[in-house]
Amino acid sequence: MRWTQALIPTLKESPAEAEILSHKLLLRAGLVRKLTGGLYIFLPLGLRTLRKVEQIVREEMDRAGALEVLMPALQPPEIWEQSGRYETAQAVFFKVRDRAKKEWILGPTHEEVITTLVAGELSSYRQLPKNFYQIQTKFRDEIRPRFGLMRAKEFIMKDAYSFDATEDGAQASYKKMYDAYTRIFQRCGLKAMAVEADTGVMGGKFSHEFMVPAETGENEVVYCDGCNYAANMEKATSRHMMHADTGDKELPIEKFATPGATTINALTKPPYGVPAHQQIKTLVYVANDKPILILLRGDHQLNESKLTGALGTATFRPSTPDEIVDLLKAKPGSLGAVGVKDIPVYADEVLRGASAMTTGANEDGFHLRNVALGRDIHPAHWADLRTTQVGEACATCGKPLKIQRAIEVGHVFKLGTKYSKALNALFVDESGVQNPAIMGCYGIGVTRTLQAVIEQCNDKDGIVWPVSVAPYTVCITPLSVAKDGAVMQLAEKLYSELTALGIDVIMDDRDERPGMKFKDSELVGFPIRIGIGEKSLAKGEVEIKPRAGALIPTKPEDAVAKVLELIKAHS
RNA sequence: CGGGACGUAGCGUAGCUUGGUAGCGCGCUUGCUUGGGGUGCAAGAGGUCGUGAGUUCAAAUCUCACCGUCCCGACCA
Repeated sequence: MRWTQALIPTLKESPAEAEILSHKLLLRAGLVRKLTGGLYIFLPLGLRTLRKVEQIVREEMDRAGALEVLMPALQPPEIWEQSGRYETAQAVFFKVRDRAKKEWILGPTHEEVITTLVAGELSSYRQLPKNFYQIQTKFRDEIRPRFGLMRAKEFIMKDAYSFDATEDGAQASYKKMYDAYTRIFQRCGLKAMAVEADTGVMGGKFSHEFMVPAETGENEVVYCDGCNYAANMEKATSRHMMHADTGDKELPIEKFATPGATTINALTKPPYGVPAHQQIKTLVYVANDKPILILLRGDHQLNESKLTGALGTATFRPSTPDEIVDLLKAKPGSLGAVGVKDIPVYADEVLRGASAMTTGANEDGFHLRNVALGRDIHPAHWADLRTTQVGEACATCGKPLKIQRAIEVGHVFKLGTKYSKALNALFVDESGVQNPAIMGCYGIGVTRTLQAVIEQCNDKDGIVWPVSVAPYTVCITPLSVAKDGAVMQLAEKLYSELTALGIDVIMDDRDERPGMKFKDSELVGFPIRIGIGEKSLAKGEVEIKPRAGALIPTKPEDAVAKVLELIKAHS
């Protein structure tokens, strides 16, 4: 490709709409342009990179034995009703109507479609296992699209679905995908980590997310350097340790006045001086239209994902102050569970056996001290409900946990039989009995992965593409473009030789000043630049410059070999 | 959905408080210049100031509504 024939609209300044670095670079390097919020146009250079990411994904899925298919983006609502997800997934649907006013759904995901296919096509254990995948556009009515391609209304996803006859088989299918994902992100030049994840609305048994550490990520990962423990914040746990100086268990409850002190923090200060970990935080929620109390240690935070698990429903919300006053006869800030009857109490595991605790008295301006769990409060349910904090002890090895923000680029789920049962994906086993297939599903955000690469691979001058996904591997930069000049003739020679070897080469044949060409090639981030100018040519050299390395003066006749060597070293 | 900020040429922005000729930089066009790190000079083109209504002799500027963009939040009493 010649630069003068391409469309590479680089920008000196970032558009104001871009907040995070990778988004700015996407725009500045001329890879994408925004059509409107959450919708992006891939320009030629951006599309080349996207195709390379897709190709890596495709090769690794094929290697893992998955079969590529292509399903329609438009889906009938009936199959969603059949799977039971029509209501719960409602919020993310984009819906369209045909001329007969019938409703259709622009697919946010494809479990229903693939399971319908399998229900019709597979009937014997002899045909299993099977794993189908596609690389296709998904539509989700996101609450808040943001950060360019990171969270968009329309995005490209690789989704795969495995069907197995046995638990062991399903486990093996899961493992294959896990390994394939590890290879995929590695090949894209990403440092990704697999973490235990919450299964959320997908249902299913367990799952791992593939996370790319980045401060701009929307997720938080809890991990341990001591062992291999790593989990999404939504799921992460820590050792259930009560604070050591929990106090005398025998002291009787004592009510004391705390005028104006309505926060945990206020009670830690004089004249009260109650450390936050000696306090019980009492939250009032409404779950399935019924009130519940949630107890946490004062210095802990509720984790709603865990609450979803403990309650078995995601239908809950914090109570309003009015509801709380009606229920407990006190305002938030003086709430407690002592003496409360008829309201289910959910307590965090950390509070088990705690004594000498301080909590609200359910009377404005008063608290209780010397409260003991098990004596004064009898929770109906114990569960891990708190948000893990940095420095807490790893549940596995006891070392202090660390927290890192990250971008979720992939997710593997072990689904079980939820969809195969609902949509009749049954098969006959060896003994002639019909069983639902055991499923797994596996997603990679392809467009998000692309942006994650930029987020991770850049420097002050622009993108630093890994060879594997760079839009062009080599940028030839002649510093003067006179057709009959020695510089351009050598540039043309190298261009045709490298192109003939199957290398993606772009030649910056613009009649621009050297500084501008250098800046542009660095902004776009081509892995290798070959600079050819009269000065270097006079010394019998061309200048090979790896994007991330030092300049290598090279004899023109050795240039092709040197480039091949560099590509090999970086692949 | 709630809160906040913003909307002026392709991009970045000034002007708005205190109403009165729409300005600058980048980019673009032309000419000269320069030619190894976003050259310099000169001349140009490019604007329904997001949309609509209102106030006013007069609105980019004040008021209201709508649309759009971006950020934060949608829990921690």
